[in-house]
Amino acid sequence: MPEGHVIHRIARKFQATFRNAPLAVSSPQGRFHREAALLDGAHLERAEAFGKHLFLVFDDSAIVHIHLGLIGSLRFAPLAEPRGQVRLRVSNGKEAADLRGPQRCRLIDAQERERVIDTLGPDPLRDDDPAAALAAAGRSRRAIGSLLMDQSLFAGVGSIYRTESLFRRGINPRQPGNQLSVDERRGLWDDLVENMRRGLETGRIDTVRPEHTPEAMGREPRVDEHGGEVYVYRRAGMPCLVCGERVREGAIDGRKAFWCPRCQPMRGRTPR
DNA sequence: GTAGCATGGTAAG
DNA sequence: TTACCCTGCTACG
Repeated sequence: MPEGHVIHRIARKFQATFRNAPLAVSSPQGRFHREAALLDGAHLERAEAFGKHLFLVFDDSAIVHIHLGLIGSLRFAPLAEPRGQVRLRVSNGKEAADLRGPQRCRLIDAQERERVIDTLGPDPLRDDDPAAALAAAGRSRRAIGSLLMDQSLFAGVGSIYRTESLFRRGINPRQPGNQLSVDERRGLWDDLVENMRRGLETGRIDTVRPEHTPEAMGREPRVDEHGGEVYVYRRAGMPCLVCGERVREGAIDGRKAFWCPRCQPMRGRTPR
């Protein structure tokens, strides 16, 4: 259940644990058996994340392309009998990485890797230039909450970071992209970079500024189920941490969106 | 114990 | 728009 920062952390962990050592590669569940057999005993050249896509590069003609989707998981643990449906296991004999329930796990070559990357917009965790994507968002009549989740525009952004950056910048998720100023669009990008970089280092999604933390506001400390402290994500009906207004919930592209109507009012302003 | 939902994306309808 | 992937957690009984 990952946003981009989790995939980047997994890539780091793969490199730190498995790089340049002969690896046992298998598919206990069987659905990746043929491909795993080809890779068994190979060395991992590198692991890399682009948005929510993970590439395990053994060589130019042997790259494992993984996308966890909503329910997939990839966990590291001391080597032991696999439990449940493990699609892919990579092990150095002591530690194992187990992949379960991925949306995608396939063997590809360098050309296909390029094709996948070409479908993705700039990744806030990769020092990419966001200019073209921000300009495209500024021409679109689609809701900004929808644009931020479009991986061809902003790779790696998920529902929580989308929701929280919009709150922090005071922008309503339903505001059309072409009604946002250059500064507002740039500000959203900068905020995604700030939040996601923090998530990459800590492994948690924390978006609440120091002045709004429970401690600063004289409330009980709280840790959400996703492991951090946020302003509005999954807080529908609860008071806004800044103004006390009731947090609202609605659907954008079939996904839940959350916002504070006072801190993020809809408004009619012309671009530029 | 078990129903329901979720940090996502694809493909069928 | 809906079904699915088929994990992992929480809420509920």
